[in-house]
This record gives sequence, structure tokens and C-alpha cells, in this order.
Amino acid sequence: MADVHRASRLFKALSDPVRLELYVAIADRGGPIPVSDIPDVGVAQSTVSHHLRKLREAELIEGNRNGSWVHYRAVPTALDSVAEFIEARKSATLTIVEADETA
Amino acid sequence: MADVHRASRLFKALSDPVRLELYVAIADRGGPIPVSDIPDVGVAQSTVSHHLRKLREAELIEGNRNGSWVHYRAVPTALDSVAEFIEARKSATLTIVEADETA
DNA sequence: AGACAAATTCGATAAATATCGATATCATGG
DNA sequence: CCATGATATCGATATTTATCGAATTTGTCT
Repeated sequence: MADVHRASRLFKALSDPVRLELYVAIADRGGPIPVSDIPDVGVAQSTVSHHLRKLREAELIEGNRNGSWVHYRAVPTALDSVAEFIEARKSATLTIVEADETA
Repeated sequence: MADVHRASRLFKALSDPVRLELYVAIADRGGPIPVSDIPDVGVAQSTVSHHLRKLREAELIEGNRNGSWVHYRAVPTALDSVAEFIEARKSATLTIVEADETA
């Protein structure tokens, strides 16, 4: 949670349904996936490319060329700060639940 | 994570720095907090109200009037689906890390 | 009732963003 | 070298969104 700006940038990167779907496809692949293997999400190719760039800029994924293909993979630690953010909020809300319990 | 749309709606709600800061202030309060107690985040009061509405619509917070004041509190389970989303991605990336390890 | 305070809603505006088709870049195969 | 395929970039457009000040609603106090 340290930096609200960093967290909000990650949230923003994941806030578009199409982009989120792309990210999930890449992350759940486990390994590097060429763009051409990413399942169709119903938008033009240039739009896919645009979203991949956004995900790259947010450092959620990284890609490298292998011949004609660009392989993308999810950056393993990218979601850590989001996880921390959620944990921090959870303990805060747990505190109040306990307080209500004893009240 | 089941529904990508639900997840992206939550992400979108948290994607604005100002709104995220407001949410953190409310969530970390532990208990109900009147709007007037929310620390100044540098925007007009009407803008704060607008963001609170968005957070409400995303069901991240809920508010109820008590006299002249409206008290907001974080919905305790609201972030659960986001946490699930992250967990699911983590196991996917762990799989590949292990695979790389044995390679 | 009238004055004041808290919060929301309204209307306008400027900035950001998602999308597309067309074009460009890059690599490969004939 | 040219055609083809994969991906990225460009330019335009329509939609969304963050922001503000002004007006409104809601409630309290005298």
C-alpha cells in the first residue's frame, strides 16, 4: 500500500475488461505465449497490441521477440503490491469486525 | 475471479489515485467515518462526493445517514474476489517458476 | 421560520482512453 | 528482392471520466 500511485496504476492497467482478459490469458498460460496464440477477445489486432503495450508499461507482462513472434509472459512479482494492499485493508476491516463482536 | 467483468469493475473503482486514497482512508478507519472526517485529498468537496458514489456503486463502501452526517464504512468482503483473482494468477506463475527451476 | 452546515446532484468542460483502419516495421521463405 | 505473416505504430473518432462551481437537499439549532 506504501505508494497509492503505484497501486492505482496497477489497478488502472487491469481495469479494462478486454485488457484484463488478455492479462489472464497470458498469466494463466504459465509460460511464454506468442501473441498469435492469445485467444480472440473480439477486438481488432491493433487494439490487442495497444492493450499489450499498456500491460507492458504497467510492468505486468514482458515480451521478447523470437523470430517473427513476440512472446509475452506475466511478470511473476507484479501483483505483489496489490496483494499487500489487499492484506493491509483486510486487517483493518478485521479489526472492526472484532470490535463489533465484543460490542 | 470467475467473472472478468466483476473483477475489472472493482479494479476500475480503485484505479483513480484520488478515489483509492479515499477508499484507504475509509477502510483503514476501521469503523464508520463521516465524510467530514475524511482527510483532505486536494479536490473539491463535490469531487469527493462523486468518488464516494463510485465506490458505493462498486459496493466497496456503504454509507448511511446519521443526522446531518453520512457515515461510510468499507464493505468487509468487497475485496475478496480481487484477492481470489490474485491467488489464481499466483499459482499460475508459480507453476512456471517451478518448471524453470527443474529445467 | 430563518440561518447555517453537511452532503449530494447538476451542468459544463477538459483530459484520458478504447477502438478502428491504414500504414509501418520486422523477420522469414520462395 | 519480393510476397507474406506477425506485430506495432499512427491518426482519427467517440465515449468515458475527473474536475469544478453552483444549486439543491437534508438536517440542526436558535
